[in-house]
Amino acid sequence: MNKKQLITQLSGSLNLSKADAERTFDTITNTILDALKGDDTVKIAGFGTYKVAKRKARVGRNPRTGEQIQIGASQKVKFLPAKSLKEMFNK
Amino acid sequence: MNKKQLITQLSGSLNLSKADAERTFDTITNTILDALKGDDTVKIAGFGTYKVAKRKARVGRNPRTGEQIQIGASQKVKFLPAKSLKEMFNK
DNA sequence: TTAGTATATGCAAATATAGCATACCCCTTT
DNA sequence: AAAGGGGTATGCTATATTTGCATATACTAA
Repeated sequence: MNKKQLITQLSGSLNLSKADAERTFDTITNTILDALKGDDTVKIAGFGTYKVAKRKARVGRNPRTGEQIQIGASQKVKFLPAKSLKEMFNK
Repeated sequence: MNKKQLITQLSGSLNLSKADAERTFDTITNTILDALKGDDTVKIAGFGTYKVAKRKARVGRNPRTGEQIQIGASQKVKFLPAKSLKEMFNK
């Protein structure tokens, strides 16, 4: 399912125009991203937790040449599914 | 930030009552979960991809006792942040 | 059309995971 | 509003799994 299909489905469920459904959806993702940018963890009960994980610098490798490369520290967004999700998918 | 705070903020941004904001939000998460339950991958451009990862059975270990344990196959929801997110958090 | 994402490659190092107790935070229910 | 119950973080060891580097291609989406 891609974003367009998701928006179409939400448009029906929420009784909104597709444009409004998309605006609504974007507002939500942006709100979450803004919180994360402020280094805040976003916990959503029954769904999961979004957090910014700091990754240490390390040694990588160019798969083409095999040559070693130093990789700097970085950050990435992590999503930890809630317990209820885990159960939902393991029945 | 927890769900209540998120809903409060969305209520303002979307000009909805808190009840409606929550209903809207829940509809979205449920739509995503339903797709995932149907073994569908949910791709959201500019945000990320949710997918169900199948994990094979394997031998684990009880960290308390050190004892070996057989672990059954399981599934978990994974979120892969989009490229733009990665850039957003590494400037 | 252009933008975005998946794939594929080798390999070192980071991270996840398993069970479980404790502490704590959240959340729902009186 | 207060409280009880549920969810989550932490810490423990050893192994399994993932990550992410460069880059081009294939494919899908906006």
